[in-house]
Amino acid sequence: MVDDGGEARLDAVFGALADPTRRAILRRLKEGEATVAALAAPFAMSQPAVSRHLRVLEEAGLITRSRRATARLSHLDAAPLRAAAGWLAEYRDYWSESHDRLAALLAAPPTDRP
Amino acid sequence: MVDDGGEARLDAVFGALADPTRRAILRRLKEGEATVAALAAPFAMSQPAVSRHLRVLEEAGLITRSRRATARLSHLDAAPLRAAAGWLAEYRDYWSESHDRLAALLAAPPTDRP
DNA sequence: TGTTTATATAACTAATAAGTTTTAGAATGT
DNA sequence: ACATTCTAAAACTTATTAGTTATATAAACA
Repeated sequence: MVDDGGEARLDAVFGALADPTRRAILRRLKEGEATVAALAAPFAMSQPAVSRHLRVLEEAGLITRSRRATARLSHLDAAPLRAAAGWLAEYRDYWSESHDRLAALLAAPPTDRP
Repeated sequence: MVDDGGEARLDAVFGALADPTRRAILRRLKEGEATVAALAAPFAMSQPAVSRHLRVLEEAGLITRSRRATARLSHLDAAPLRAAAGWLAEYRDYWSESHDRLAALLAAPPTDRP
């Protein structure tokens, strides 16, 4: 298998985050583990639909799962978000200030020292 | 129009970032503005395909466009990435250390002070 | 004015995604 | 063992996405 530097994982992570339902599920999981039923409750959506969202999150590595009685618990695993944040951080210079000004500065011809 | 707190924008931004071609285009644009042809060159993909990727990036607010002669230049606009990074930052506590340990600590019954 | 250059748009195809309802399965409790 | 509970899987529909080739358009140039 070729090492793509984690690019493939970023596809899955950013893809997972592109859906508001999944982002809401992750937000909920910050409060702690939850059953599928509990996670589905806030949404006007069938249980199988939520199950599929959970599978997407699991495939992106954003949740892990365990059992309690007949229920299945989802747990937040934020590690992949760190990689995503790392990718974004490489653009920090371009948003942290007027980038136009910065670019102009860098592109400017060298000035005479007074 | 209802204010969703920028959630709709996040859909578009994370969705745009989910594609490796588009991430590569953004990376290229850190070096400065570029024509469609220049952006398309590295990819084994037709020019219209790249044009569509650029439209997705534009709709997500990640690039702006201008003209030079018959060519159209794309410019990076990283501002939406700031919002995405802001969303991710709310999960920093959950990745910055073994969250399991942290959670266990918080959930632990108070211990006697020695 | 007509040609060239660079890019966008149109029309199409194939694959993927997100939802539905129905059904199957796995662990618990009686 | 059997019914219950909770969740996953199957089968299907519809919409979106990513790509293709062919064509149209806008600005520059001869």
